[in-house]
Amino acid sequence: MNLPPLTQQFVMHFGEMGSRWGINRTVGQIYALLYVSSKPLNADDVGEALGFSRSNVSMGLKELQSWNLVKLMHLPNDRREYFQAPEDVWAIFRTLANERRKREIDPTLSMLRDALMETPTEPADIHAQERMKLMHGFIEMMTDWLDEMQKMDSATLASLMKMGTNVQKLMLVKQRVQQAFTGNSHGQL
Amino acid sequence: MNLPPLTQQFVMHFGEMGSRWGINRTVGQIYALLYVSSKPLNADDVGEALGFSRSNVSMGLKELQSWNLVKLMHLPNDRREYFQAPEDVWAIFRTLANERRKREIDPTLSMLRDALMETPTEPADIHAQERMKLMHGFIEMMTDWLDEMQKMDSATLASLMKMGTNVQKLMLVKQRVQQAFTGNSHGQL
DNA sequence: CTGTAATTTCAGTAAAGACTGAAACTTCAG
DNA sequence: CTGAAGTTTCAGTCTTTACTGAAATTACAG
Repeated sequence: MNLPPLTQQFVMHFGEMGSRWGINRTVGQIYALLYVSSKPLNADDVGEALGFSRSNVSMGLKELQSWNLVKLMHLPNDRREYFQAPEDVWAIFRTLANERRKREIDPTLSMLRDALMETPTEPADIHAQERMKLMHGFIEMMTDWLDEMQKMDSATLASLMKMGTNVQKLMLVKQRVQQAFTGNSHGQL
Repeated sequence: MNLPPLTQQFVMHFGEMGSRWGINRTVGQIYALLYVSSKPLNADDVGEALGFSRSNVSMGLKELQSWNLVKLMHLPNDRREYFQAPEDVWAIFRTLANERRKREIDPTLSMLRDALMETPTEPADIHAQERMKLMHGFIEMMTDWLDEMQKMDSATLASLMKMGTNVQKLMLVKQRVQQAFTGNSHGQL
């Protein structure tokens, strides 16, 4: 491997973090390399840059594609497949949120739904089902909210975030105003 | 293992999901068992219920403690350590968010900070640093926002979430009102 | 203190996951 | 079609992680 120092640092870091992020070293490094690269790379470029076997690169790219984290493209007069990582960090975040949800949350939500439809007999299971109900309600609220957030554009989300807890104050103001005018205290818009 | 059906289903699911969540099967099952249990359990209870060796349970509980996901307690006239999973799903979520951030994000943020302080020479690194700047800015905004959210209580967060995209509408209304009254269009509260 | 119950550590083993090179397959220019 | 370039699959090997049982350590009742 012979990468310029900053790039190398970044790539190595992603390799090390890979295991904590639920991907392997190879995949982490490949993604990092594509992310900082100024032009699309083919599998051989990647393999050479990182010192991985051709087949390992192939598997890594396949996994990145399954995560929708890279886009495949072709260059004129070149049969090889070139890969590129989208640069829009918001888009990346949305993709990651979607994929992680699909893999890490949806199966649990579905298991919980099933469990809540059963009628437990033993006392232990009756209590267990109560707890599952709490978990299910929470996860459902979070995922519904995420769905809503996905509908907003990046700029709106950014300004919402920058408001931080001011959103809370805004809500309070709104409620007070609404109450004063209509007597409705539920805060429905 | 001899657990009532619903509990068993839940525990098994957490075991299977464990690897996707960055914990191992044992840890996942132990947590699930503690979560649905109506009373605190000691290490032997857990080991027997799940068919794990005593030492495996010990390691699993240690890991759960390092995640702050279980609390340790003592029963009167019993020297053994008993474990319990907090029931407040919001608190669990906050804990998870904090721990994951500490493990999965903070190291990257710090690496990026370091990288941004360097002065790259090669063109590839100059471009790479630009990309890192984007990533760093995004992550910082997200973590700052998360910090703000942590300050709110669960009820407030829940009502904010239930508003969904209505928060956006609220912001627009506020801006219009503010503009009409003060001529200030920046939307600062 | 002493002895026993409870817990943790650790070395060895088992299981899972990552990686490679060779072979199989696919694609497309000629 | 044919064959060469490009890509994927796969069996075997290597590496890492999970798990166990025995030994060591800790905690505390008497």
